[in-house]
Amino acid sequence: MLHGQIDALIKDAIQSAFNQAAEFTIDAPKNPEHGDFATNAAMVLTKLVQKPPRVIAEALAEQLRSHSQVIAKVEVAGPGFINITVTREALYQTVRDVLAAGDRFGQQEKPQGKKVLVEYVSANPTGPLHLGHARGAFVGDAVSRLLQAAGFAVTREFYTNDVGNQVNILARSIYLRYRELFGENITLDKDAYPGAYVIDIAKVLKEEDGDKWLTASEDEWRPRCLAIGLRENLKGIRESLEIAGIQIDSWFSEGSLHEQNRISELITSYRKLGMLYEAERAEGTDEKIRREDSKAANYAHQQKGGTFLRTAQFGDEEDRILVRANGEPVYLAADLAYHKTKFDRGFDWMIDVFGADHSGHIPRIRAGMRALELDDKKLQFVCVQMVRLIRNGQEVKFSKRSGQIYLLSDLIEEIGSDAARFIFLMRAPDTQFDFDLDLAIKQSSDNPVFYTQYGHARMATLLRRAEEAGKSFGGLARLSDEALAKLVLPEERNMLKKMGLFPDVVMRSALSLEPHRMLHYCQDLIGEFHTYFTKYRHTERVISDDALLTEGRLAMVAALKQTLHNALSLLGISAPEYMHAPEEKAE
RNA sequence: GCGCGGUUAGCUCAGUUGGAUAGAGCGUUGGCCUCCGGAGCCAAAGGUCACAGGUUCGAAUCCUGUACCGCGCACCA
Repeated sequence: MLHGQIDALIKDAIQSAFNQAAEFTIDAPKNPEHGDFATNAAMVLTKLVQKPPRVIAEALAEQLRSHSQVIAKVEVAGPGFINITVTREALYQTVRDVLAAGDRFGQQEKPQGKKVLVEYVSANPTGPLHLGHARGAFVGDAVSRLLQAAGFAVTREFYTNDVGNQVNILARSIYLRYRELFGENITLDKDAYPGAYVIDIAKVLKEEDGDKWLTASEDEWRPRCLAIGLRENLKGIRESLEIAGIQIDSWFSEGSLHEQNRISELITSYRKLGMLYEAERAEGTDEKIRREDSKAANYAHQQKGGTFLRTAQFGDEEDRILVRANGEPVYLAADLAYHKTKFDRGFDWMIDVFGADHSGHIPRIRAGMRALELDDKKLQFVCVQMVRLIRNGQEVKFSKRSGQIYLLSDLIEEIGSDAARFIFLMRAPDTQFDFDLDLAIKQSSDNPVFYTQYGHARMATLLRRAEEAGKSFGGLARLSDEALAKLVLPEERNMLKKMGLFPDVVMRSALSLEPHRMLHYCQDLIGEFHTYFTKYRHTERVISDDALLTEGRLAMVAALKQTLHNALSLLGISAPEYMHAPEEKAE
């Protein structure tokens, strides 16, 4: 691709002029006077070469000028920028490249040869997915898709906390609701799950088992309530993910770690490495850390000592307990055992998508892995920040306590999965933002989702119109150089150039784990097209009596449409061929 | 008190990893349909990039400190 070619040429130039290698950037400048591509290579080299940047730039420019089939003009400007203008032929080649690659345009053709695990959602199976899970779910899904396109072998995993306190509380909540269904007056425990879905699960239990648990002891009913609770909740979670278009390849059960003794194995490993000690409390904790206003103080009375892991040696604030005094491992022990399996399973890169409220876990997990002498640089965490939901210009508040939750499935039903995805992915993961429901529903230009999809539909219509007029685009095989040579407008040049940047955008979005870059690219590309389309609607129409010109422009439109389609589908957003006009508002 | 994230136009957010004159959408004001989709486009107004230092050819971007906002700081998961 063009960007890659330029990159290679600059590398060669640096090599042959100075016998060096350097990290430089290639920009597509917004100012057209600065050419199609600009590089800071000369400025980066000043320290290595010990010469003024402009001198270096001139030397590199001289090298670059020899590649006249790709590069038309090279200029040195400002403090030492090298501005490169490419030949029209090179730009025309990207049209052919796009059409030849089709749906695979933008994807890395050669595999990276690396296995990546992306873990996301990992919601407790104690209830349905709600808005709090949505952002992480969409980001995790999009990051996975991007990494796949970048040539990685990706596994998408959901870790299920199917043992422990929370699910026991769920079991108990179900049982209480079950008794209620038989006419009993119940009082929910204060930590019980109040949601209506618990009643639904209780109904299923009643349907399947009748009244057989009414007289049973807790030891008897609990396993059954737990099992049916997990089954029903996981079923609901799967359904929600499916309607949201979020894929999961692998469901990893915390319970399986216990069954396979992974946790006791882990503890043995730590013990052999001398990383454990028995104590009443973590060594070295002082009162400064355990302040009155720290949350820890509120639970001090529950701390009874046990086996500690020396995480403080590896960057954690303090050592963490792994096994309680009664021999029961804590959640962290299972989580560390889980993360160890990621290394055991041979992944080269492991990504956890966390909500901001779990960011506190990161140092512990890293420390736990380093204590096992594993390379924690292979672990990477994407923290998605909180989202405020806005309706009618007001923040919508939720509270689990009162059962006031907004479900992921409700969101999809209300605004559709394309809009939900687009809006969640539009923002950088690590910034908070306001999610405006009214805007998302609006089928108008204020809504970036529709703006972008509309652009795609508009291109599709153009190709349909051409077909109706008997001037349909004949495809790559029949595309002639003469037709492409007709693309001479500055806007056309710009769009061709942007299109050529797409594979680079995919790589950048993937490697930086920032899907929003892709959507900004989409909006940018589509904006160019809308401008072009409107500006020339009277003078330079795509479909005209000039057969060659029409062929060239249709080829460009087909390539643009393909690029936009690929960009959107890489994020799981649909690219419609046709969109219905909104109904006129009756006034 | 400590840790993580944030602070850029009236609002919501970008800013290509340190580059050229800081951008987009919405909102405001004013324009553009004999037309391949006006669901669009063009133009104008709007900025002390939170504040103060520092690093260098060059800082919204990097380092330090301060202020404010969010999240977290449990032997819950």
